[in-house]
Amino acid sequence: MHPEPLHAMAGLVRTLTRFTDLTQAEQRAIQDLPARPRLVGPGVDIVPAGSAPVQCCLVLDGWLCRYRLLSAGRRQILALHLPGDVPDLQNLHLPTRDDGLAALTKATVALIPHESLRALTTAFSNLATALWRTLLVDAAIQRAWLVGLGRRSAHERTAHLVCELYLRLAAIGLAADHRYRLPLTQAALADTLGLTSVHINRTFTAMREQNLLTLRGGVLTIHDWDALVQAGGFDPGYLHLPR
Amino acid sequence: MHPEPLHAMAGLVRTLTRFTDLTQAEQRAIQDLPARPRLVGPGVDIVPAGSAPVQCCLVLDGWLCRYRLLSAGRRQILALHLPGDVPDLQNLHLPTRDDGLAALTKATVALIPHESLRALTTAFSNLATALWRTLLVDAAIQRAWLVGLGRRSAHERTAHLVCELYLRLAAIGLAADHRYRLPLTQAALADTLGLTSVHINRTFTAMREQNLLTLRGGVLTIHDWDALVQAGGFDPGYLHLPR
DNA sequence: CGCGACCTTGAAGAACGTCAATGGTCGTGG
DNA sequence: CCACGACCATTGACGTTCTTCAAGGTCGCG
Repeated sequence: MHPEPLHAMAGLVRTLTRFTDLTQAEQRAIQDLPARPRLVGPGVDIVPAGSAPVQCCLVLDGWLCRYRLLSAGRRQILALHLPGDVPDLQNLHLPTRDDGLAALTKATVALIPHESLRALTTAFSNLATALWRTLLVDAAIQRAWLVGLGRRSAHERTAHLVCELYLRLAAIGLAADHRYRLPLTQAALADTLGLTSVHINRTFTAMREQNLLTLRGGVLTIHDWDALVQAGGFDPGYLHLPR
Repeated sequence: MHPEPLHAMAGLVRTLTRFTDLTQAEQRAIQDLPARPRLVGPGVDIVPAGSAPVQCCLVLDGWLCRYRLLSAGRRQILALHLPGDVPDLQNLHLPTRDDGLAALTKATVALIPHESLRALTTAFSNLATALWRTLLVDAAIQRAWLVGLGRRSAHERTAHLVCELYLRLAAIGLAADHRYRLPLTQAALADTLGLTSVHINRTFTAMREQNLLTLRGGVLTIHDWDALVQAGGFDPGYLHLPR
């Protein structure tokens, strides 16, 4: 596939250039970060809840999620993380985390020691700012989800998530032509949207019958983008994507 | 204890000392921030959604909330802000906001120009870090709410919020003896918890009958803290309060 | 006294969950 | 190549939670 002029940190560079232009020196400093790559299978816990990690996890490939477990086997997914994301960046500043980080698909991540990142941010305050902004965007997405869980119906919530994922994936070259790979089980989608997998299934079925979208074999196809945006009350501003 | 500086910025100093000890110079720098105080009535919009403010709002007194409006008159409250909080701190780093900021009670706020805050953070990197951490704690609270809206029943959610507010208010001297002023209408509580005011009412009634708590005349009294913690699945770690 | 804002309560219905059974797909091993 | 099992999607019947609608009731305040 790739002609591989792409070093492992290319995704991180792309993420950060969303917020500022990076100088050659800054890009090189990112490339030179010591990356301990790790391949994980679906379902693997990368950072267990309650731990105090000493390294940050950069997603190179695959889908990760942050989640919390409750009694009676309940799970809520707090965030979906795609290549280029640093899901546990906040642990650079607050030691312990209350949520877990797990792979939803086969995935590869790069583990970067906190000290290396700290050295990077003291050397390049521009990068420090850019990293903070990624945290703010994560928080903005979380707010959008909060609104959905609190005040939107299953139908609206699902439409909203499908729209969000399309734009986020398109921004990293993993979606185009109103179509993308959605490698999540309906159970994972349910834990994301605060529903049951049964109801997720019925909702997708209904949306297919309305000719909004199709989900088959892990591929999601949007048939009517405008109608979907409308159905989800979707306004992409919060993603802070270029354009 | 402290000789209690009762200047307007005392609340901000207290908030920040949760995360680091402040030197005399740092405290004085905070006191010297130009504060434009403003008295607002309940329901007043302080920062309308979609605007790009040039100053931050510090809560001196009263309750504020960040919220989003949806079609059909729906509202979701994203955060409750108490004295000492800086609800729109993130606008120091991301220009526009997608949510609104409003007073829920009569309240006084201090408006601090962004440039003054930026000067403060460049002069005292320690304060910059402390301010960032308040944002991370806000995000942690938001995650807890997300879990509640997604996966907890009305009963659990309500218990959880009552516990959270007790600890947050106690930390700023506004709660003690398992009792505090809760000056929110049931409609506001409903918009916080993703329910209807009718159901909020029934939930509180049920909890009173279980001898968990009483809400009367704007005063909430917790009769059985342990049982309430249990009912809400409440674990206070995410608040990052001392002790 | 009367009005507005809020709380309270009942009855009916919609949205979503639970339980359970069936079937599809894919990888693995015989 | 087929059989099997694991995992996931799908569907139906039924239950629960929460909402909606509507009607008082309470309280403070002009």
